[in-house]
Amino acid sequence: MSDDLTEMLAPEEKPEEKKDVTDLLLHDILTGTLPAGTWLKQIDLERRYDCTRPEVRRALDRLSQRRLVQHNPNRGYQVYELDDQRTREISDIRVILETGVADRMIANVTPAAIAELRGLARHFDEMSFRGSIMEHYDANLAFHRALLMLAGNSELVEVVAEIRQRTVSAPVSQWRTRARIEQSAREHHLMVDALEARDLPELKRLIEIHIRQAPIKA
Amino acid sequence: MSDDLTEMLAPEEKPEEKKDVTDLLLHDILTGTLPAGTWLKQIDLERRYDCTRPEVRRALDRLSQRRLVQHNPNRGYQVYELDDQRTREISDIRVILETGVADRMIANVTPAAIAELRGLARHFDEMSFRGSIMEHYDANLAFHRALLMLAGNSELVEVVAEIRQRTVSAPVSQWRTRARIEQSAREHHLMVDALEARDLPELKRLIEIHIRQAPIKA
DNA sequence: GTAACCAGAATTGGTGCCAATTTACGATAA
DNA sequence: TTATCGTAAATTGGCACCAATTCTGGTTAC
Repeated sequence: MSDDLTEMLAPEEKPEEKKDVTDLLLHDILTGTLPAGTWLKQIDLERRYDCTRPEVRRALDRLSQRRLVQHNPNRGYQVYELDDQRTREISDIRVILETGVADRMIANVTPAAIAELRGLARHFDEMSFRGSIMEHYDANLAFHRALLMLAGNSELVEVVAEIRQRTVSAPVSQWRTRARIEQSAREHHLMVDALEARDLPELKRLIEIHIRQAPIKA
Repeated sequence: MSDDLTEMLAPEEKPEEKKDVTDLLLHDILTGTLPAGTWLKQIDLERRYDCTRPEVRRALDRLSQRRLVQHNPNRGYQVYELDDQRTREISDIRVILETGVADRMIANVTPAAIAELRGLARHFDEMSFRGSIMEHYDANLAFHRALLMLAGNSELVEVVAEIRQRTVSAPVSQWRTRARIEQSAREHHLMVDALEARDLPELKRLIEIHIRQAPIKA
């Protein structure tokens, strides 16, 4: 594995854009552009994202607080290497939270919400074929965010988004298999179906399957 | 409300101690020493905790990431003022999570764990009478941490600890009423009882009541 | 008397530099 | 030839200074 970050990906230069460095770095970690274990040298990040040293430091500190990168004092930062147990634990938390509010999602669902979710699910389908890995990832995020919003608890949406960011680095690589992507796309539509039919047990079952990335048994 | 932080509390000077500034500031916010809305001027914090400017800035940035302090660009940081809706939403999340793993807690419970929990519950009782507000707060934290540990999901323990920190500033002030404190202490013991009896519905009921700080109906 | 405006003070936030620690490399000795 | 030690390079992390923005108080105009 190469230690030099600059050669791994040259981000397209957009002079007018002024995004936060933390988000850029986060994205590159989540999409697997910076694989687990990579050393994040401050000098490299500075050049890579065309930003200053303090910005790099703040980004690294923030991501190490979220346990996405590991901080070795006086040695440096590296992308966190997550073990299977933590992955399973985080999935468990997500299952508990998201199935736990399934009843509220059904209670609050409206035809307009159904239409919006169908649109987002289709957008995910689209991105599966034609989009980049980032657009694909974002489309998935948008769908799940909209779905959770139905529970009427905006704090929950944030918490889940935060938790999800702790474990996607591994699954995102699994996404490279076309079969898994298409299965996810199907599951999205099935979840909307269950919502529309107000079928609580089925919705819960789908959510759990979807989070655990288990083979679907329809 | 005074704007000058230095006059609010003089922390005892311990020269040999070298704790993290973030923790110190966090503690002062959670215990209500720095009430909601207080402006956290960097120069004041620098003097208050006897640390450097970068340390203060890192602490403020970290706590603003956790949404414990609000960052107004070019204006400053202030202790977050949380509204009732957010408090309710956060409580909902905690109820879902902690009742969601109640079955696992019962499944994993051992006599040794029961003994440990009883000890921690008694320690909380003790601190209610003789401890400072901080010791009291820490005793409560220790009990709930040990309780959650039974679920066998260490990631969950961290997540709950994190989201708990988003809402305690208000309840901590409610703790000043002796009645509420004694009720909390009783609930701790009742939860251990339910655990020992392996009574799942009762345990769930107690957890929900305890989190929502509702009047107990035994 | 009140409102708008302008100057001075204070605070935030960014930039650059330097010390401390660690790593890598090469020389020396067994 | 190999292991060990020592020096040099590189990286991290802290510190001090300075620019930019905002707030405060007083003055002027209406």
